[in-house]
Amino acid sequence: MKADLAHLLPQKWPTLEELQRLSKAIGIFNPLATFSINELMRVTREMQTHLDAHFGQYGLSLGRYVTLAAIIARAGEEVTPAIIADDLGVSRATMTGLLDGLERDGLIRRKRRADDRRKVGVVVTPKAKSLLEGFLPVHAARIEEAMSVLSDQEKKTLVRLLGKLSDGFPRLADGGKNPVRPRKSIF
Amino acid sequence: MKADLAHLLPQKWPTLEELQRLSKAIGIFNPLATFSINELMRVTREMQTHLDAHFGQYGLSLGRYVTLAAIIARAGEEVTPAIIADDLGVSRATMTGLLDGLERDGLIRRKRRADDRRKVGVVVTPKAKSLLEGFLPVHAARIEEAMSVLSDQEKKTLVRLLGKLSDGFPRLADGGKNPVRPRKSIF
DNA sequence: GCAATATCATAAGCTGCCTAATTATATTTG
DNA sequence: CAAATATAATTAGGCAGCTTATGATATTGC
Repeated sequence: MKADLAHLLPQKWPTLEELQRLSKAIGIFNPLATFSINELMRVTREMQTHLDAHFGQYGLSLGRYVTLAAIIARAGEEVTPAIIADDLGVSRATMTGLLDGLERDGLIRRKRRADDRRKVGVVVTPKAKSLLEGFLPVHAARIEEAMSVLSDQEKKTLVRLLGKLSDGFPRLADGGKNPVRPRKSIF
Repeated sequence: MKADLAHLLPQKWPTLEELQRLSKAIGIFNPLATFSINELMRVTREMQTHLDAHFGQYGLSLGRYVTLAAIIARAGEEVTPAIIADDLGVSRATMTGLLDGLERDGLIRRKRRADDRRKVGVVVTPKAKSLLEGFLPVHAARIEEAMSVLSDQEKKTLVRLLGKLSDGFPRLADGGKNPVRPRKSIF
């Protein structure tokens, strides 16, 4: 870690070969580990962008979609903002904001609950249901299409490697003290 | 796609088995494909959270860090906001905002350029350089540690599968017309 | 050589994420 | 029973991304 930052930091996404050259020259990082994380981030962002394109056509976003989905998934129960926030792994404040937008667009309704007046009941409107009925089949098809470049065997390998990675987090440097709350299912 | 949305949409992150049951019952989506994308998103978000914890200790974020890194990587050149934005794959407006914050914190300086008065030259301050010199070795170590649950062979497999996925995007439904611009290298 | 066009940076305003503080209501407990 | 504590939702304020619009400056083309 001398004054050589300029040579250390690659522009744009470096290739594995570039990282290997860099590492050989300076030797403070693991090129394959670094490249793997880069790729993980890069490809996931591509996937997000791909899914967002379709969400956008329905006035949705990943956050809005999973909010609606979480409410519907608990059909029959009394659903509150706190429950949805916990299902999705976002803060309650974030959920308030998402519900504000969905209510404005007529996709959900809120009603103070009589049994406990601190709570708010949240329900989806028929408008939201018909919106999702149009959206979902295409969403499912796009997911399948995007993953179709991998064989089922390859998909399983991917899932297994990601699972190992995930299992490793709790025993890392900070001992899993910082909250890792990633819970936004795409379906 | 009948009225069965409630049974279709799982709460929280479904397991592969739950998705398979769901799919068998309704049959509009591919459970393994769906689960793979879920895992990709979930684990990537965990990784982000893990890296953010360390960024935060230095008053950094992924965006701020890669902005500084991109400027330093072009040491000797005349760096403008537009160049950094393109290196990082973010909009120019976003870069203006990031530079505003970095300038406020004394990590960069901006100066209108004489040769083309539309352009602004951006340089990092000594303060930023010493900040990075403290940050980088630990950053590198954390990356290596987070990936150490996978063998080198497994890392290579992961990279290969992610690459296949990425290569598949251009030929998808929208023909790659929607801009996919994921370019935020962690190193 | 000047009018049209392009480029650069920024501003304005949206989303979705966060934490901390606030308000209202329930619950617990001395 | 009243006071302290806990819980639910929201507000306020910040960050980092986006798109669209604007103003200043360069470049191009007639």
